[in-house]
Amino acid sequence: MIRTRFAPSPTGFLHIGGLRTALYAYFFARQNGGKMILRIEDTDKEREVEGAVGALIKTLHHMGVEYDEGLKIGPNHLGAVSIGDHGPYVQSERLPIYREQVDRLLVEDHAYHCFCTFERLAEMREIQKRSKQQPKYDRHCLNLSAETIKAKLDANEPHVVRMKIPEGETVVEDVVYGRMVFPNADLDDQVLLKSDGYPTYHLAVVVDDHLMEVSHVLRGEDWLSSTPKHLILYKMFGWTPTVFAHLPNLLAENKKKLSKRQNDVAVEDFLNRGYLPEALNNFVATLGFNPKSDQEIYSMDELIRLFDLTKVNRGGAVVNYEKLDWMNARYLREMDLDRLVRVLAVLVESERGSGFVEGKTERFQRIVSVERGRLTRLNDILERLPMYEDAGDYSVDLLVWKKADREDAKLRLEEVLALLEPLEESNFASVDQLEARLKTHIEGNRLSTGNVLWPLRVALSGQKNSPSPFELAWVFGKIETLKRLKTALKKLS
RNA sequence: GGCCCCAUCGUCUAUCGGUUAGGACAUCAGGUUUUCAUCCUGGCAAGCCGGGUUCGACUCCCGGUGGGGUCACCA
Repeated sequence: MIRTRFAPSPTGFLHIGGLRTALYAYFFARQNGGKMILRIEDTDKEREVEGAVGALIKTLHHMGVEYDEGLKIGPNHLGAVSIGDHGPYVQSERLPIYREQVDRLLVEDHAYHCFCTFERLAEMREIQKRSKQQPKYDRHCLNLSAETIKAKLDANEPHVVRMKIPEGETVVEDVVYGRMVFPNADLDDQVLLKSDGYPTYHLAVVVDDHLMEVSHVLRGEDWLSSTPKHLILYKMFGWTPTVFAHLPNLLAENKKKLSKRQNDVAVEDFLNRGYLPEALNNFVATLGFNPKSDQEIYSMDELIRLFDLTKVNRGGAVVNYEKLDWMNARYLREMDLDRLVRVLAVLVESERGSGFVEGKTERFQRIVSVERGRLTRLNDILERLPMYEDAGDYSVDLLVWKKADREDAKLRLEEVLALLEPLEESNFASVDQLEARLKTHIEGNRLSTGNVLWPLRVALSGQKNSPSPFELAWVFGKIETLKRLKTALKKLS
């Protein structure tokens, strides 16, 4: 049974690289009929962020990452519920489990108590650095006598538990990076249990992945160099290690890994700025992975089908935000109109109040249908809306086409007004019909399109750039179209 | 600095020894168009360097250079 997991620490937002890891774990589990687990790695009390877990599962849900076990959004979108029988899925709730496993290691002489103070450790590293040595624990507490240890423990002296790295070398077989050999001598006696009783990542990840029966670990390249420690722990415990697949980092333009301080990395921020989950997924999934084809647009289903861990590239990938924009615009243009209308209605109502949508659903739908082609992000709609409320106080000069003059603009608009005025409201029910009528008018009177359409479009929009006059008249309907035309004519006279 | 990883257009990538080195974003030039956007056509643009192996290397091996990751009681 294939079992993958996504194990973020709750820092308050989902990193875009984390999203990619989650996506890959999801694709891999799904295509193999396996299960995916969400585990919360909250063993660092100092970095605890209020409400972060709730936000995280909400974001994952929103992105369509459907895991099978772990914390999920509760009924009626309230709270969180734990699904699955390998829990608890939050590390801070598993403290007794880690304690128990560490005791085993202690008894079997694979780990030892360390009573060194932070000061001593800092000093030690300072000296090592100065003498060009590797900063590494000097095993000061490795050979304390049983009596000494008992006495210190009884006296409640602060202490940690360290793993006792054996001699030899450790071989890592990684699905994406291949075979790597690490000399154990380069490994530090890693702290497993902190003085506050919490495990470090290294202990927790091994214990949990084993107990949760995880078969494949997909995680960031950052972890590559600590994988030997994890393998050694598996060996100490007598457990079969998981398969490891490390993923290359996502890079900023300066080729360094994306940092939250200097780059746009929070999935929540992308969502807030109007990127579609499916566009973001498509973009992020194809950074560092390519199904060996020229295709650029992939649905989630295609990705599940085509994803292949062995085709993940090994080099870090620079995030190209311009391509994200292109992709998002394309998804916007091609997505189901009704769904787009619903999504935009929610956005507009929350940003501008209900006045723009409520009671005007038909009109709002028409606006969306004529504007969608020029949106890059959902939020772009907000800037385009005012024009539909009011043409604004545009300059008369704008009404005059570059190849015409003011007098001509006036004449052409008067003709159009005469053409439209006798029409029924029903004649405004289709863009094509309006276009056909106006084109017939232009051709029939041997006019030039620009002379007629430019002033007409500006009269309707008040803008230098906008959708075509046919589309605008369709959105406005007869009454408002005529009203805007008359306003323009007043300006011209 | 030690250890580890990586190396094709500016960016993401394809090409599992024989290709005019392909596609996408960006960019430039045309075209369509009342405007913007879209769309269409075309252009510019790449195998880090040096050795091998081979009839033949972007592709395999070694070295160099460059870049990155990691070296905490953080994940």
